[in-house]
Amino acid sequence: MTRWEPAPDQTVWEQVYDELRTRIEAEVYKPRNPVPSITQLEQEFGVARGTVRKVLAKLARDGLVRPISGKGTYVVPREERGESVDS
Amino acid sequence: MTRWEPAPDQTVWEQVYDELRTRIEAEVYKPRNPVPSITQLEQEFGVARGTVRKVLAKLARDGLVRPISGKGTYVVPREERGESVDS
DNA sequence: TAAGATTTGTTCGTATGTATA
DNA sequence: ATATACATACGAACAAATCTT
Repeated sequence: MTRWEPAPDQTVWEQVYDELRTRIEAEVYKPRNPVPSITQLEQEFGVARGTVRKVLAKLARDGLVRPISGKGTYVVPREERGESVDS
Repeated sequence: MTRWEPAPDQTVWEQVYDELRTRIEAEVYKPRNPVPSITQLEQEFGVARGTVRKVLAKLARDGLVRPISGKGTYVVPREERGESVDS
């Protein structure tokens, strides 16, 4: 996730998105449990808050997670996922 | 942005940090006593909670204060300060 | 025992500024 | 000009520890 590496064919936020999506689908982050906080994800991936939020916003639009203000961002169980809008 | 604006020399949190550090070193806030609460510092300086916390976190890393959950943030006496890491 | 107040700790939500490609 | 990405800074709510009533 370092910016000084040779031109990646994916942006930083896309790479983080793919990784989190993979973890959710593999249930590394389990249904009804929170994913790590924005601050923790910032530190783990070494990216800025805005970048993490962009990723979480897309995961939320995809119906994979649901953010709850002041509490955390929770993994939505498969059964409860609406039709993905695939934006 | 149509015009160029000069960047401030110091950020808000740096200014508050300098002021609190000065007060501790001048013993306006005395050793083993608590500094004002986060809420009081917010109001005095007119800044947000997150900004105050950023300042207190750095003062703690510097070994000047020690936060105690549910109680307050206490000034560490000089004799008890470890070597400052000077981050 | 219970309830409330105060305080530190943590989290999401939002906006702005700066720099770069 | 637009999108990406960083840092700063605001607000709001939730949570847990401590103390008092």
